[in-house]
Amino acid sequence: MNLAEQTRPIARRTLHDELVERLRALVTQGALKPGEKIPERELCERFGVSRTPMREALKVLAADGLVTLTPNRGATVTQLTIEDLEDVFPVMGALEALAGEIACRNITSREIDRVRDLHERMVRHWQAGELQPYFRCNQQIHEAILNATRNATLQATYRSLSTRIMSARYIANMTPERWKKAVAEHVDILAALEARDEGRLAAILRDHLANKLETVREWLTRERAGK
Amino acid sequence: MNLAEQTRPIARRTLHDELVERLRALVTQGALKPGEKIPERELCERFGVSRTPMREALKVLAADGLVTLTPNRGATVTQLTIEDLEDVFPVMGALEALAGEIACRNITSREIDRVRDLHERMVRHWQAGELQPYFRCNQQIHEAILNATRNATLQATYRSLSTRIMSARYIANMTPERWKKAVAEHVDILAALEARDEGRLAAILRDHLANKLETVREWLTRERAGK
DNA sequence: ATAACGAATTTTGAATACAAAATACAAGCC
DNA sequence: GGCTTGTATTTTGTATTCAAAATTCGTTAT
Repeated sequence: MNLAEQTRPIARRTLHDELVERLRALVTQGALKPGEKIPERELCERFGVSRTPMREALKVLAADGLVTLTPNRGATVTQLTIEDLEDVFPVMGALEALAGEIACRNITSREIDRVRDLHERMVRHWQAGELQPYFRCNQQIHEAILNATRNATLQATYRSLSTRIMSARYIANMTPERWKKAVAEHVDILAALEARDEGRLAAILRDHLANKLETVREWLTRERAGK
Repeated sequence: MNLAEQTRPIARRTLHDELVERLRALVTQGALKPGEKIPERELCERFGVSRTPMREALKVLAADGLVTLTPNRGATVTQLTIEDLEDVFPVMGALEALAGEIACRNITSREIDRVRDLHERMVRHWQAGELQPYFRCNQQIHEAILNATRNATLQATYRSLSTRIMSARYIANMTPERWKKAVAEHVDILAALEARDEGRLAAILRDHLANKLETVREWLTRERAGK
């Protein structure tokens, strides 16, 4: 560690910033479920803070779309409709395509190694039928591509949308065929990345997202039909 | 107006929501300039509100990137660096390309008429060298395309980025050549839209944004050189 | 029994109060 | 004079308070 790093300002955090993070985690990890009312008073007690920073944090999450605030009626976890998802996925697709494009230009071979490693682990999890670990690897691959862009705006924009749809953890059940197809797409993703073929990677990623929307659509339809 | 519309709940607003809008206007209209400190106390007095809703509003704008909050040091209008802009424009390009693509599928002929009208007015303003009215028309055209997508997520995401770069009103001076080129691109945009040629419109819009970045880059370089 | 009304309670929005931190400023020192 | 050091003032972050709105729940009338 060099001097510049050792002497950079101590990262101080305010309560509301800390709360934004904690609340986001509560939502994405499913402790607070979509549509559920957020018990402001109770959360204040649990975190040991007053209502002021808690309310500031909720406002921020609402601006981010993760929470819905209704005047005089408090906060609920945003519940996305099928129509919302049909709006979100194309945007994520465009962003992920752009990410792939830029990543091809900027990614280091070391980072590609890491993606390859993640990819191989992911495939093994698929073969073993381990859904949860599969998703962790999957997520990490997309994160790695996103990070390789070195584009802060792209990263922030994508993560905001990604977090929003994560609160509703749809993808949790894919049909075996869809799962197989997703893995096949990932083989292409890795190949395009290794070849640094911008255009192809962009196209595959866009497609990949479109297919994900199909998975979600099927899931929601079945869900609605009564599980 | 039908019954459903007439009887929808009366839209009530909270102070902080109102403030978010007012502050955003102050920033985009240049009453508060990038890098400037935001005088919290003074604004509270001017709007006749207490600090609580004002601070909530500032938090929201910070989440949106329009304002920068430094712990224990208050709020400033976010000052974008050239590097920031180089991150923002490609993302906006991808989003605008997607917007064009979707718009081609959904836009009504009536809406196309409106775009054509705006386009013609814009061209006349160019011929007359009227920059300000030119930009108003320009902006309205892009808004019309965005609205034609009927995609709320795309609209919100694009507007957020658009607002952020608006606070710094770069584009204000283009060279005559760049201006001419921008108009030529708009001729193509209109043509592609009328032909409902998704692919072409997307490509042009992406290009259009890339050129805009060039304009900004030139401007900032000259600015920095000390003019 | 059920629906409608109204008072009591809880929750929410906003203002105020207070403590901690930053800034401004003045006195002393080289 | 310029630089440090300590103190006063202001600003910021959070807690508390207060008023308005919504919700709950018991009562009454049908």
